[in-house]
Amino acid sequence: MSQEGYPSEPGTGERIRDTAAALFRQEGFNGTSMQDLATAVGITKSSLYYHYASKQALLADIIASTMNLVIPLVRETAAATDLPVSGRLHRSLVLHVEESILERDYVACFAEEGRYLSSDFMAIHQEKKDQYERLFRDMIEEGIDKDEFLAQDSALAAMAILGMCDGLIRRYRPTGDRLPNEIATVFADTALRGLGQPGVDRVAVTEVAR
Amino acid sequence: MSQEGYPSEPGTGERIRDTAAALFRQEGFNGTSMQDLATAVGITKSSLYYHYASKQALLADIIASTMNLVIPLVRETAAATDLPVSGRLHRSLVLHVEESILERDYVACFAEEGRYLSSDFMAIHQEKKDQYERLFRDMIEEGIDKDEFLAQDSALAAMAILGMCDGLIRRYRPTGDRLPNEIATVFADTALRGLGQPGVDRVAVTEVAR
DNA sequence: ATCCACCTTCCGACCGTTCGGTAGACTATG
DNA sequence: CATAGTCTACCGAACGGTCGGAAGGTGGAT
Repeated sequence: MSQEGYPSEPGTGERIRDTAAALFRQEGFNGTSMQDLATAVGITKSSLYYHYASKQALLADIIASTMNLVIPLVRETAAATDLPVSGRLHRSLVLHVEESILERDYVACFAEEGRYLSSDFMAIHQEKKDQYERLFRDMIEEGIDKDEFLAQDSALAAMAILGMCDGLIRRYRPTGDRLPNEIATVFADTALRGLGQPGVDRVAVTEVAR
Repeated sequence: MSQEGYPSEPGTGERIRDTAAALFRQEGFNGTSMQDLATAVGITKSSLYYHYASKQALLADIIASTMNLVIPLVRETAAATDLPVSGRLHRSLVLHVEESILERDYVACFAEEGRYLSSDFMAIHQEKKDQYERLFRDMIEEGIDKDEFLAQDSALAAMAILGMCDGLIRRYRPTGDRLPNEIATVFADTALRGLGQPGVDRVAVTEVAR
């Protein structure tokens, strides 16, 4: 995950982080040793500690950078008050899923490995995670209050929908025949149908970005 | 997870397995040491190796017993040809989610820690897992073929729905105010609405331009 | 009834290996 | 000479796993 659009080659710190995210996703945080990581990066284990104070700090950095990328994206979408809440939620979900596919190593670390953070890092992580998920939960709750959705329990609905997206990260294997945006749209459609929109049919589902 | 309805107290082997399932879910397979487990059970580490040949064998046993419990349950339901696919799928999902809650330590190990099995155990695991998930995928596919569902891509739909259930296992914390069966029903409802049932619960999604 | 052989279950001590992490020397660039 | 970045060498602790044997129970043979 490149932080900015530099054309130059990535620095060692960034290469470490990218490689670590990939390894942590594949082998798990506790299944990846610092030696494994060093070998994959092509340096010695000691050199890792010049760039990161500890294995925990490395995981924390991966997770924090994921959140810093994705929270503003959804926050902005969620605040688009000119759209009905179903539209905002749909668009947010497309963004969320798309980003989950494009940056799947990082998002997987956030979703799956965050629980291995030690307590001091955990506090920050938990706060950001709650903050992020509340963006979705609030939209769902608003939709329920305004009778845009059939669903009744916003906590359960949020659990179902966010869990669905989490599951994708774990199960997804890149295949050529589906663009990330297509998959994201299918998922967002499924989620919104799952919430149920009572009353008259609005418009039929349309495909985007063929 | 008791294997049979004996009224007698569980044997050491079973206590080890139950405790291991709980620890593996909470701390992860690679985050739980055999010493941790031995302490939690109240025996020494050496004694574990009388009951289980290796840590891998222990995980494999946990996972296999989960599958042996849950596959027949769903297989029977999926084969109830007197019901429409949507009914069979709904009932299967209720069973799946209910069991996921009641035996959440075991199901979590199956869903989350199975990937840490070494290659020899992995082969068996992967086969059973595919077998189980195919039960759901086949029902979804049948529903799509018979135009009972709006969804078009059975692979994506199965990924979404099974992922949703996986997510519950991870996020669920037992609270008194919802019975497992209630939660399971809400999830199954959400899943089936998500698939879209034309004529039954006609719902359309408003697609927003990006 | 006693003894003995056996089996089950558990334990303390220990094995080699790997773990995350550190200290300090070296090297290249400015 | 100073700094950044990497290296070799090493640390104590923890890891999964092994081994020989102790404790206790069971079932025959005497």
